[in-house]
Amino acid sequence: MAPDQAKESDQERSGSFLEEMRWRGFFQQCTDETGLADLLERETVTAYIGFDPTADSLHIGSMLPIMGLVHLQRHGHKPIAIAGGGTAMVGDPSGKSELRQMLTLEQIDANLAGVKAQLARFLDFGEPGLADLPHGPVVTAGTDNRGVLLNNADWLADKNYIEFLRDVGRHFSVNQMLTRDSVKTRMEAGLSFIEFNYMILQAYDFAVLNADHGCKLQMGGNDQWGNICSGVDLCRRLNQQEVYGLTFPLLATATGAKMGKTAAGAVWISPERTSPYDFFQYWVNVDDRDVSRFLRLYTLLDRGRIEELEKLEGADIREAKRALAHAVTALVHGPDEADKAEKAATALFQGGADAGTVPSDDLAPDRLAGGGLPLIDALAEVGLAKSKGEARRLVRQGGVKVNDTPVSDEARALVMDDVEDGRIRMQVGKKRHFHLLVG
RNA sequence: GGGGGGGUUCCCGAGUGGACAAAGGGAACAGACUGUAAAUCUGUCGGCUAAUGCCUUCGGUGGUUCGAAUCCACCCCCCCCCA
Repeated sequence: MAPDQAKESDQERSGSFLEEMRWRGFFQQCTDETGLADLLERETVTAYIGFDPTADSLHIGSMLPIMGLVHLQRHGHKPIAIAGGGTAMVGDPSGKSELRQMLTLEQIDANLAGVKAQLARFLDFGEPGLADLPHGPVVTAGTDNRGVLLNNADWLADKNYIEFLRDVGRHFSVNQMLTRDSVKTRMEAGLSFIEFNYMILQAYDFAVLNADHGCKLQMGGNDQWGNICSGVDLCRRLNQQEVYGLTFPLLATATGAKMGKTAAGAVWISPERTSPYDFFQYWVNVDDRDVSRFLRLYTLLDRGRIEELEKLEGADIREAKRALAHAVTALVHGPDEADKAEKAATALFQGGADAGTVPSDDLAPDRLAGGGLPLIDALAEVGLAKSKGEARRLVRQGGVKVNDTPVSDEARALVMDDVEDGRIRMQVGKKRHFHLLVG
């Protein structure tokens, strides 16, 4: 490689954060792009994103903002992740058509614990308790830009109402609040007062972070634009500070579906909710048209590698999908799990022996005794079918295979003779596999 | 507080006493075709059953009827208009 080429790629790597965000497709809107660009140039910028602890795990929808923070930290800036324990008590009306179900404090606490641990896998928080995970954080940062993880309940929960109104409420114009899209879209369906307050609380978060942590940038999904702008305004009024907002596009798949939804529900980061194998498969099965976008958004592969993969056409796109699946799985579950999932997929779809991480369960041998275990029951039991009726239908439609042999008899029962290498392999459709481990 | 409209199966949305497990569309699932892709075509799409059939469902609770998603009473929730 010629010296100047090396220099160029070096520069690219250390190129501007905004540039990379733009190239990767993270950039939707910015409150003041040139102002922000200057700031990022001048100093180590502290930026934050809020995460709602609505479940005890993040899913790949919420992974996008995480990646935003990851890039920020890689560019030497300091990320703050807010687990919104305080705001979760209120409920964000943005992008929702109905009043959100309110969470109890216990639920929120439990969810926070789960989400915290997951965030620590992506960002260097420099906290032994958190970063001390099997694979450690993806990013190694210096001490000056270590991430911080905060719970906004710490400053919201005990806030005195009257005091809050006097200090913060006076800076908000109801007229302006009513013009927010998040509010307007709810004017028909109804918007409770508590939800109406959400944007104030989020703006206050920003102001607190700005005052206490020098935070000058808030990022988030584009549905947060209104809330972010409110925060920028509040920082100016309350702290006389010029701060910035940056939003990411709201992702939909090529077919228009919400990101990360499958028949089985959302695709979760927690291996308990979505197994690494299923996680890997989700990415392999992505629409051709989404591959390039997802490579940029969800992986840390470098620009050259991604552009190489983007050149692939036709059936070769599968190679890009495998690279995508492996990279994202490695990011979330670690390289070992990614390798295992890939091996399992290869075994199932291209023939091979290593089926290690294919979803499976133990089966007591005595259940195969006598008349055996009706296949219909087995399918329903392991979740390959939602009910016995569905299992029956699947068999009728020719969608079920046992040990690679199509089954047409609804009364088929699994017996000892079906056990090969200690397992009975069941398959529904082309892609759903399950192994019963016998003995 | 007064008047009007509405709550149907995963979603949208028909259905005003039996033929309704409920039209149609979407989503989803299976088959064919493919590249573990898309598009297209075919089939399926509450539960149990080999099947006949049985059971559960149309905001909630009671009632009228041989029979109710459909009629009546009360209640809950939502929207609109007036005050």
